[in-house]
Amino acid sequence: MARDRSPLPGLPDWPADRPPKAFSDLSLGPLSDVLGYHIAQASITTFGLFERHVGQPFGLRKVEYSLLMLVLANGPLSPKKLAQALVLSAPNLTLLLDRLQERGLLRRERSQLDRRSQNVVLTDEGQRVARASGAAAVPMESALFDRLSRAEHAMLIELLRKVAGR
Amino acid sequence: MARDRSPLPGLPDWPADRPPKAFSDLSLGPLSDVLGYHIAQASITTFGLFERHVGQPFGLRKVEYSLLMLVLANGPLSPKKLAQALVLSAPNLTLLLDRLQERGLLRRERSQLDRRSQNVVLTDEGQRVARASGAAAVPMESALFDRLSRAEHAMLIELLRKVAGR
DNA sequence: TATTGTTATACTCTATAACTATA
DNA sequence: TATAGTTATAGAGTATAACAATA
Repeated sequence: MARDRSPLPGLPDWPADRPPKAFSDLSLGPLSDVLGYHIAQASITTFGLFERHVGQPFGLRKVEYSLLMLVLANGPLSPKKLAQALVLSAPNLTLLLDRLQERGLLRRERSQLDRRSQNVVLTDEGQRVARASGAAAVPMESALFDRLSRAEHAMLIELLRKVAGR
Repeated sequence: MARDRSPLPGLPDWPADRPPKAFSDLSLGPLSDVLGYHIAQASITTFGLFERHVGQPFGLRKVEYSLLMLVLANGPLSPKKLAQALVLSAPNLTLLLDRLQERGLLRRERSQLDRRSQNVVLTDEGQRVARASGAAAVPMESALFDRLSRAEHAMLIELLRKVAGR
């Protein structure tokens, strides 16, 4: 049978002159089992939520937000540790810190123990923005609860942590 | 108590002069419940797997791979539908198709029914690359099974589909 | 007039190499 | 000699506006 030409699961012998009508009818083929693809698709949703609840209201990008949250939750951190936690190269982190510093959200203090190193410290304004935008995470996640139960939300995060593995 | 100054869950009153030592010890604060953050972290893992199993072996980027899989699984598609399925702007899709066409993986045929429209068709070489790289998805996903059971992998994809909602 | 696709352009994001200052 | 951080720069990814061809 003609299907023998199709060594992969999910690959139909399509009739070349009768393509599906709607893009939502499209078959994913091998993609349907590729985690990375579904992560990319889901991130479109979460990015939209982020923009609406945090990005636009507070003028923050995703990494800027994550950085503020980390310093808020842990106290002063060196750029070195922030770069590791955010999986950012040192030069990119420098530019990121420059922007947030220019906005008056943080300052860099040289460490007294090792004068090569720095401590990234939130200013008062930085504290305010970090706490307010951090609080916005609650309604942001709630917006997902029409697609996902709370238990599914928690389960999803737990599974993603296993994938991230750190 | 001092904790009253901390209106958000997961926000300790950190001792300003005793930051955590290892970055893996860092508290995520509000981030711990933010799905988008965990998606971003997990995508670092899946992107690495993609690069190793598909990106480098076949010289394909993520969107290029997705595009090939869609045309492989559905047959000739118009740029319009591809742009919707891949959530890509029309100009960017044009450049993407240009690259793949230059490599001889696909060609563009004008539709006879509506001469504004086109059909993106895989060349023989494109079919070969698509089938081979599509087959590489199997070992790529298998590489996750030391972090995730097969059931968890399937569950994770199902939950992500709910989040993506399309 | 509306739609498909292209061109031109700019802005963000990310990656690398070379540099400084401290250790 | 090694490490923390910076500067400079280039590449990839993405967004918008203006345009051509067809409907």
